Amino acid sequence: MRIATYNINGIKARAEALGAWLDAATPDVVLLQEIKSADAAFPRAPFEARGYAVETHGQKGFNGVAILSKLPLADVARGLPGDDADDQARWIEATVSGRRPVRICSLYLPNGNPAPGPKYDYKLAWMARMKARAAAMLATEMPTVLGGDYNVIPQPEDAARPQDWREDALFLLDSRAAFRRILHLGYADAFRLRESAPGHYSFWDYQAGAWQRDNGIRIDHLLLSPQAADLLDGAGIDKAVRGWEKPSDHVPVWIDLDA
DNA sequence: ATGGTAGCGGTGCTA
Repeated sequence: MRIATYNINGIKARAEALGAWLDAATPDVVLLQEIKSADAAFPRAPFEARGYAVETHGQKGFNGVAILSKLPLADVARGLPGDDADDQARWIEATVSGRRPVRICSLYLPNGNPAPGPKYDYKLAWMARMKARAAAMLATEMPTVLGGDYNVIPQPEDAARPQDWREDALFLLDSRAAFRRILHLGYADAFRLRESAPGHYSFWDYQAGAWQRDNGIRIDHLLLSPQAADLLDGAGIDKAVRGWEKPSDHVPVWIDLDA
């Protein structure tokens, strides 16, 4: 089972490019972020025509997450528990039925800039809520994959120019510590199980020629429960997609699971 | 220190 996470930065602007990537990469499951669309406005037809089930948790204009799957989806749940007043669409879960069931989640973690400030407070509070939900999912002992745009640069090796990010919410120590607290529950960063070298990125800003200079950061992650890590057959980043016409500023990150 | 680009939606916000 191939599972990818991809911050698409607007599904209406990217539907054609996403279809081309699906045809080339043939993932079984795609975890999308920043669809920037309400559920009713999501262009489902090109994906359903390719055999994907489509489950969305959208919002008009901003945020929004979705799951595409060629395998059956069940027990879909929308929203991160822990704050009834939070109306931002950043979390969707489902169970995918491969040769064995896998619980999957598409998450769009808050950016948090400018920091300090209310947006950074929201980011850290959201990460504390995510830790609670991640712990509850671990307790089920089902193979679990938490994939998405984490808006966290875990280590200096995950940025081409780490000094430029020292004051940024993506790299502040409190953000990185909150990310590590989730790992310490028992999750593993799938990409780092397979690749220890620096210089692998998943995002290049549209501005200042970041792509041309390879000035990137690695912020899109697939976290695996122990039961999922035991099934890991491979992981990678589809960097070439950033060079396509009208690309997202993120590229797909993928894993292969023996499931 | 600033401004550089993109998507959504129809203005300014978010990133």
